[in-house]
Amino acid sequence: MRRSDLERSVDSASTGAAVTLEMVAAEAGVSPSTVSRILNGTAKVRESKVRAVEAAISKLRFTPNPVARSLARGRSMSVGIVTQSFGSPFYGEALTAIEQRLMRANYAALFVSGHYREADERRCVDHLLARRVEGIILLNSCLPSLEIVNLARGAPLILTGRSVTAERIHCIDVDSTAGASLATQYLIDQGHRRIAYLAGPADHADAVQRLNGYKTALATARIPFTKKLVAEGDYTAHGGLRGMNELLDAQAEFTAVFAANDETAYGAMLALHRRGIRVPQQVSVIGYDDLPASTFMIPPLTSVHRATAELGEHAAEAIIAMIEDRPVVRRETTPTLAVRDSTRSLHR
Amino acid sequence: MRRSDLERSVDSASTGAAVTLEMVAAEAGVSPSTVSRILNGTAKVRESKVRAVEAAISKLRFTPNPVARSLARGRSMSVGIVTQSFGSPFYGEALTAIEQRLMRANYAALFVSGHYREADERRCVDHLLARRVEGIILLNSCLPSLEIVNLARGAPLILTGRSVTAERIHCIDVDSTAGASLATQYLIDQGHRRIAYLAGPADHADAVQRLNGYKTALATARIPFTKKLVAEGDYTAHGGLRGMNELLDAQAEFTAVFAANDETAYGAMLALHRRGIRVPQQVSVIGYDDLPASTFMIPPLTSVHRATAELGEHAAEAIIAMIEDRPVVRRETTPTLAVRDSTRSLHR
DNA sequence: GCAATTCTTGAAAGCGCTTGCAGACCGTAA
DNA sequence: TTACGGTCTGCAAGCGCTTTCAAGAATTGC
Repeated sequence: MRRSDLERSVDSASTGAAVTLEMVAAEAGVSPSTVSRILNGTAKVRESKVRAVEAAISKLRFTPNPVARSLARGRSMSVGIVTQSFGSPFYGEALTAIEQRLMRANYAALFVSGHYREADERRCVDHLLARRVEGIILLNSCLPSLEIVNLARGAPLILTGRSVTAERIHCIDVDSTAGASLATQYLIDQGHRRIAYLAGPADHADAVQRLNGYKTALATARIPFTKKLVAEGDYTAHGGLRGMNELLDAQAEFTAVFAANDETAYGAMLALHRRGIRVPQQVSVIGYDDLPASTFMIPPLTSVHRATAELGEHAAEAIIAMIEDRPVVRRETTPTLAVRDSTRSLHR
Repeated sequence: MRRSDLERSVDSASTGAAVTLEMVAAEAGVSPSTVSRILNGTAKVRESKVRAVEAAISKLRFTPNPVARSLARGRSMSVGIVTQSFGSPFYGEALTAIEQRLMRANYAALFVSGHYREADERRCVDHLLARRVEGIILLNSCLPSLEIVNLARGAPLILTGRSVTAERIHCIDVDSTAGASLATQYLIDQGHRRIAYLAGPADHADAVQRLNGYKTALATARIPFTKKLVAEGDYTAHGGLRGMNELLDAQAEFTAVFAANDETAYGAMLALHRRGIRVPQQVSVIGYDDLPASTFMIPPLTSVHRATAELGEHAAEAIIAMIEDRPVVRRETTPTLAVRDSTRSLHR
């Protein structure tokens, strides 16, 4: 015996944590198997025993030990979620939804953050795998595709924001192309023709998609694409500030800017403000992601909205389905535009 | 045998996950105990065996199963963190720091969010306890003190943003009073005397502290406190907007506003903007928390900065110390002021 | 070279739960 | 009454690891 009985009883008295199924069985006068069966509903048990066991359970305040359970069942009942940043309000909503959904299905959620760094992300994933998660949700992973495919042999995977086709991998495509098109198209509809673009980092899958969406919309409207109107940011406000300054310093002429994400737009707006250029009077600004803060920017920012909570819930549902070997229901969400005060029409 | 050997070998071949310590022992020609001892450094083992075992481990790509380990050791090696919202950039930094620190000490972090709702938080805590976490970090909990004291019998607790004195509870006081004083004092130093205050929800412990800090600074400067200059918000931008509108509608006269947190300040600035009141020319605004976005507000927001990453790291360190029964090192962090463009001096 | 120590190491029990197996029990048909 | 099928329920093994205990190996001292 590793721990003395005295110790045991003391801490069961004080913490109520050390109650075991066996104790419940003894209290109820049945065998442990019976208790287990009642707990799991794995077999029919005589009504009188069920009642006795339930009484014992609530008397002893028993909660089954998930660790022992996991070991016995050979299932950890946990899934790993690799996010890029806890702070980002964008991920925040998704994380909340994921957590809720998983908890509801009795899975534990292990969140780790990769900080958009390949090495960090790799470490995170290894950590999760070592913890024996049964599935992993990768939110906008920046790992190479080949590695992701390999990973899928260790656990089923859900990917958002990129698409990798392989066994045990399910991608939830956020279709940034469509959203970027939508935003650009909106500006065009408002009469803008010289539309600048503040891009995301070129090595980001969805940054590329967004750039493509921008180009597509221009092409559709027969507006030539010029590199002069594009500056590369890094998805941060700081990058947006710098990008906008570059554009301005290069004397680029434009009546509207489409920023690859809201944070970039914040930086851009600040740069414009500093130069005394008024938004939206002189330049319209549109963002992407529709962060909560965007509603309260000055002026409130028009932005492409995506249903992140739904995305998170869907991701959670998908990983559960894969773990439990059920077909994954595909659910598409299309981005919409939250029109606010940072854009104006050139018509009339 | 629950799973067939075939199944076993198949998935060990494909996933490499089912390698057990016993297999390593067989491969290395030693007993499981020896492998365990090498893994844990719990006893001296002959050099030649160590090498054989290490070779076997890397050949088989063995990772000890944490579930089995937890069960055998009677320790879950996990700590629960109750945050209020994943999305909040304020918590974000702290969470990241907590995660890092815990991972470094080989603890798993279980994050759950309470959404500032007592019932949700209670559910979260129960969930964590059921998962047998060895300690819990409560970030700005809104649970009643009595309940928290009870909780501490289940697991050691770290609390931030409030103070409850009891066995197995350690509070990391963020001392909002001092920060609020600091901000108010700063405005006073800049020559402001009519300073409005946009409060946080009155039932929030730290909102009360902030209000007190505001009052203290006023008192020190012998400026009478007037209720007319105070509006209650709810720590959201929306609340700030509403609060500011109330103040404005009530014809309150002020040259500066201190908002209980940055989000409140965002809302307030928007309200001012909508009425054509310029910040900081006509009204100075100061916030609290120094969110990342504040740097890019228009104008960039002056705010009370608190070292949240450090706070998180400290919290993690403290809970580890408590779990491992070591004394908790108290570390104080004092808030500082990040002065930006939303405030101006009335002197000269 | 032999006894007395000190090191190493393996066998086995145990962590708390699940589950295959088989015996006990019950009702029913013959 | 006996036999038979079906229903409950307990026993015991096992999940993968840790750890106690005691035996065997190696070392030391004389």
